[in-house]
This record gives sequence, C-alpha cells and structure tokens, in this order.
Amino acid sequence: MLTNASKYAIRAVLHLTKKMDEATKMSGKEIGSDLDIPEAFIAKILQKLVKANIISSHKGPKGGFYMSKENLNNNINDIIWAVEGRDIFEGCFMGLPVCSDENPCPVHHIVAPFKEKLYMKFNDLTIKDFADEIKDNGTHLTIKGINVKI
Amino acid sequence: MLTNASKYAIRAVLHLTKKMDEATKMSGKEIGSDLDIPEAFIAKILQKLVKANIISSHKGPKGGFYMSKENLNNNINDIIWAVEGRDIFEGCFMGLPVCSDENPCPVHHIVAPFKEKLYMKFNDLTIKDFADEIKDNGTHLTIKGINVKI
DNA sequence: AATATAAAAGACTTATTTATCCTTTATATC
DNA sequence: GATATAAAGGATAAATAAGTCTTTTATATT
Repeated sequence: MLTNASKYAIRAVLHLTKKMDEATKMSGKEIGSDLDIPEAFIAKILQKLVKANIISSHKGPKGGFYMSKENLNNNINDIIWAVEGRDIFEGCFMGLPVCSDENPCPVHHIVAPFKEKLYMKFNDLTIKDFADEIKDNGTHLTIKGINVKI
Repeated sequence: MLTNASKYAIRAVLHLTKKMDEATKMSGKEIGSDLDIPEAFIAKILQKLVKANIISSHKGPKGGFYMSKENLNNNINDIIWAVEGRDIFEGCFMGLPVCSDENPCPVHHIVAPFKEKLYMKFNDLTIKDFADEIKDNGTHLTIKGINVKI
C-alpha cells in the first residue's frame, strides 16, 4: 500500500521530530545511518520533503534537516502525498472496477472501515501528535541499540 | 498490498467459477476481454494458476480454462501465493523494523485486526464460497454491460 | 579569503512489475 | 491426414520503483 520511499519518509520525519528538542539539526547521512536507510536514497526523499514544506533544512557546516514549529503541524497524509503524489486509499482492494457499499467486493466490509480509520488518523493527527504517541509508547523507529527477542 | 497480477488472478478465477455451470470452457482471450485485462498478460497469469492447480485447462478447439471440482476447494490465499510467491500480510504497515503488540507502530492497533480478518477470510473460505457470495450480492467482476452512476 | 561541511540538483544504474510478441504443442473437427 | 483452435513456453519491451554517484551551491568557521 505504501512504497518504501514513503515509509522511509514517515520514519525520517518522526525521527527528526523526536530529536528536535536538542535543537541540533541532523544531516541526511546521520538520518540514513540511524534508520538503516540507504543514505543517497533518503537524501533524495528529504529533498522532496523540504520542497513540500514538510521539513526544513539549512546548508553548510552545522546545517542539516530540522522541524520548524510550522512543520510540526503537518500530518502523515501530507508526507505520503509529497513523496508519492497520489491518494493511496483509492481503488478497490481486490481490483474490482465497481466496488461500493451498494456493490461491495467480497472484502469491502472489512477494507472500507480500515481505510476510514487509517485515513482519519493520517489526516487528523499532526506530526507532533504522532511523535508524542511514539515517545509515550516506546515505539522503536530504528532497530539500533535495542534488544529484541527473536 | 496486492499487485495487479494477483488482483487480475482473483478476478479471473472468480469469473471462471461464476460461468462454470454452463459447462463451457473459457479462452484466455475471452477472460481478458470480459474483465478488461490485457489478453497476453492474463494468459501468462492463467498459465501460472494452472501449474499451481488453482484452475484447469484444456488445449485445442473447444478447449480453454475451467474449474474442476477440486479447484473449487482452493482459497484466495492459494491464488495470491501462486502468483506472488510470498506472504503479503507480513511486515509493519509503516515499515518499522520492530512492530508488535508490545512495540506497536502508531497504526498497529488499526492494521493488526484488519490483517487478521482479511487473512481469515482469504484462508477459511473456498473459491466456491466466494463465488456464491458474489452471486448473492450481485457483485460486478466486470464493468461490461452494467449501468453505473458516476 | 580559504576551507570544510552539508544540502540541492541532476544524471545514471539496477530491480521489479507490467505487458507484448512469437513459436511450439496438443487436440477437436472436417 | 489437413486444418483450425487454444494453451504452453520463451524472449523481449516498457513502465515504475529503488538506489547510486557526481557536481554545484550555500554557509559557518578559521
């Protein structure tokens, strides 16, 4: 449903937001290394995000990427839109040309409420809200430095 | 989540199953035309499905693709597996390296039950069950010959 | 002013998915 | 047996997604 690029983008933005209180900007290199994302690839994605006003950047020494106050008010859908340039929620899950409440595909009653919930969460919560939730829940954006039982 | 190929495959199998009572086999050409799927592409997919015993085929005049009694007992997951060769339900929706009930991503509580429901439906119901449901609900596998309000 | 740092920009490669085309094989019908 | 029909097989092309590399531009620090 989401491409690698937009998954990377979401993680990068949340990671940036998490670190923001330290007032230090992060380089693309650092972000890529922290999140195990190919550095050159995440650099391209970060570039797109800056253009779309999802994140901010500053060139030169001590420069890097950071979240401005305004940036924090964007939502996840803004990120996805900036990276993919299309609505990922449209279209029938099974690919039927006609799929609606009146003419539902066999999984319509499972998929429709799921999309609805997801869309609301991606639209109504700000990046700040997400970052707070992540901090509260102890969610790991990276696998570095944590012990996972496998 | 599903590729075009597996969406096409599911529609083709259900279409075949629907027409099965007429005891007439369907050509790949006919299936492609009925479902608005490129003929050469659906032909390749049908070939895979035959190999995986999801559908049956017969060469020559009056030949074509059809569903045997045994074929009807397969489920949707079998189709997806035959076409994609992997589990489409694995992995975190947001791409987090760690995502579980203990360490949930921000949408884990929305995604997990959705996947669960979908997996069950795709696993517990047979192709026959699906085809019956479609017939009962008047679901359209194709847009041909129906009037849709746009 | 020279230097080092880091993003911006653009060209390029690789992989995967989607789709097309052509030849071969099986088989029903005449 | 000749012919027509339809799937099987294989090779290739086009589109999209994923990832890499090199050069240019801005800027803080010395």
